This record gives sequence, C-alpha cells and structure tokens, in this order.
Amino acid sequence: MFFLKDLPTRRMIESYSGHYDTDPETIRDGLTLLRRASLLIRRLDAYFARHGFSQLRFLFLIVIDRETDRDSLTVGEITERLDVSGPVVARTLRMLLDDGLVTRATDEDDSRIRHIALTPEGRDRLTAILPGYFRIIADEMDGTAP
Amino acid sequence: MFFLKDLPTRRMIESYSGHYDTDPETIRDGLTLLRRASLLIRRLDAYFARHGFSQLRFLFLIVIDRETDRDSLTVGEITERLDVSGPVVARTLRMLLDDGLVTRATDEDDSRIRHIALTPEGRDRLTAILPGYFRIIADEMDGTAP
DNA sequence: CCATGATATATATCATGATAATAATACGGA
DNA sequence: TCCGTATTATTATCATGATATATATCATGG
Repeated sequence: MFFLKDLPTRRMIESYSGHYDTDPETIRDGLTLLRRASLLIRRLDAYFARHGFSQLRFLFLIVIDRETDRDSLTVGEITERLDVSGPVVARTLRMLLDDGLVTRATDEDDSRIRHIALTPEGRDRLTAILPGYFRIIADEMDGTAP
Repeated sequence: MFFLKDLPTRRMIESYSGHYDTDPETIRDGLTLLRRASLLIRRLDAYFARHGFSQLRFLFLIVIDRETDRDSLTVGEITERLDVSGPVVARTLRMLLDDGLVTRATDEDDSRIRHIALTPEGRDRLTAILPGYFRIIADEMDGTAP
C-alpha cells in the first residue's frame, strides 16, 4: 500500500530529484500508479471483509478453481501461484479448512504432500463473490468509482 | 497488495464474468494495474528496509519536509495527509522520536496539540534515501526494472 | 464556574504480512 | 543399508496495518 493522500506536484518532485537523472514526469506517473492501485485495493479489501473474506482467501480459492485439468493443488503449488510466504499460505489454509471451504488430503505416494481441493460450499462462495469483485474493478477503471 | 503472480487470461476472465455486465478487457487492465503496483511496492519496501526505514516512516518525514511555509505539523495534520489510522501514526511517531529523526513539542495555547518537526538528522536521512527511491520508481516505469 | 460534550493524541488488542526454526518424510551415495 | 541432505509443510515469533477504547485538555451552556 502507498499511503500518501496528495501526490507531490511536478515542481515538488523536481525540487527533490532535480539534480539526479530521473525524469519528474516519470516519477509522477509511478506515484499515480501506486496511489490508484492502493485505492482500488482498499475498496476490494472492504468488499471482501463485508463478505467475511479476505483478498488472500479469495485468491487462494481462485487458483485452485482455475486449474483446468485438475481439481486440487498441493500446498507448494498454491504457494508458487500466490506471492505470499509459505507460513501465510499454511495459516490461510487452516482458516479455509475451519470454514469448510477446502479439503486437505495426504498424497498416497509421498506423505509430506497435501492435496487441497474446493468443497461445493467453497465453490459457491467463490461464485457468489465474483460479480461484485469484477464490478468494483470495472467501476474503478471507468473512473465511475466514488 | 495483490498477491496473484499470474493474471488470468482474457478467456478465464470471460468464463468467470461472462454473463455479467463487466468488460473482460477492463478487468484485465485493473488486475494489471494492481499487479504492477504491488511489484513496485515490494521493491520500494525492500529498499526502505535495507536502509532501516519503512515506506510509512519515509512518507511521515516527507509530509513534514514538503510543507513550504512551516517547519512542523501537528499529529492530526500528519494523519490527514497520510492514509493510515491515527494509532499507526502515533506508533510511527514514537519510533521516529526514538531514532532522533523528529522532535515533538507541545503547543503553547492548547496542550493537547503536539508539533512535530524534523531534526537535522531526519532531514539528512531523507536526503540520503530520496535518489534511490526515485531511481526504483523510474526503473519500474521504464520497464528497465529487473 | 463547572458539568458535559468535543477534540487531540495515545494505548490495547487483533489481523495478517514476514523470516527463522522445526517436524516429518523422501532421496541418494558410501 | 543407513547417514546426511533436501523437500514439504507447519509452528513460533515479529512487524505493521486496523478498530475500539482511554486519557487529557478544551469549549460551552446552564
């Protein structure tokens, strides 16, 4: 997240960076990118929270669901697809298990490996939450957002 | 932060959102915005951490420094300018005080109000860290980033 | 002029990200 | 075979965001 409400003006950036080799306009574009994304993330997080979810729990379910030829992923595969640390994946997994949204099954050949699959309820929750998620992103991109 | 490493293809978005009123291309743009910003924030956070800083501590100093006609702000004014909660501002303030980068002075007329100013060391640290900060943003925007 | 409510800041606690360390299992060469 | 190393997943702990609550001070109507 990027926490600065009012971005610096071009002049301010110049006064800070003026003598270095960076272009103030480019910096301004970068800061604008950060700020826009941060506001969108705030909206998405609030939406997920209203539905008793979090962005990460949602994405955790998505990466399993979007696998076309399989209906489960290992913990390691989920960790590869999500840009969070292993321990965070493990904790999120436990929450989703507690909520009955995924199942965990130990691999038959290698008992270190756990296969994680969506439950019907997990799939339902995902389906229920998706339209609002897309709606928020589309609104933000349209500039329609509040 | 947005944690999905591989964004869904247009086709995947269609299969999820197909029957709603959102345009898959717009969604894709929104997800791209989120992912780009997240990667840039990761780089910036790593940079600040290498310098014993955090993004928030840096921005805290910036909002004081960039005030043109004054050399201090109240805690409330800092909270207005930063998109974080009051308690987080209070904690960050304590850290910066402990590090000797800012000073806190009680207002003469209203003793609830604290005026926060940069110390010379605070200003030096800011000056030292700015060029690398701009460099990272510029590299990312150029597509030069690793 | 003092009780009551408003305002400015700080503390307590929780949620969720990270890294370091651990447990259990698998693998591979002496 | 079996000892050391690698791999998979998890637990322990810390950092930093949030909300709810507390404290101190100010302002104001009766």
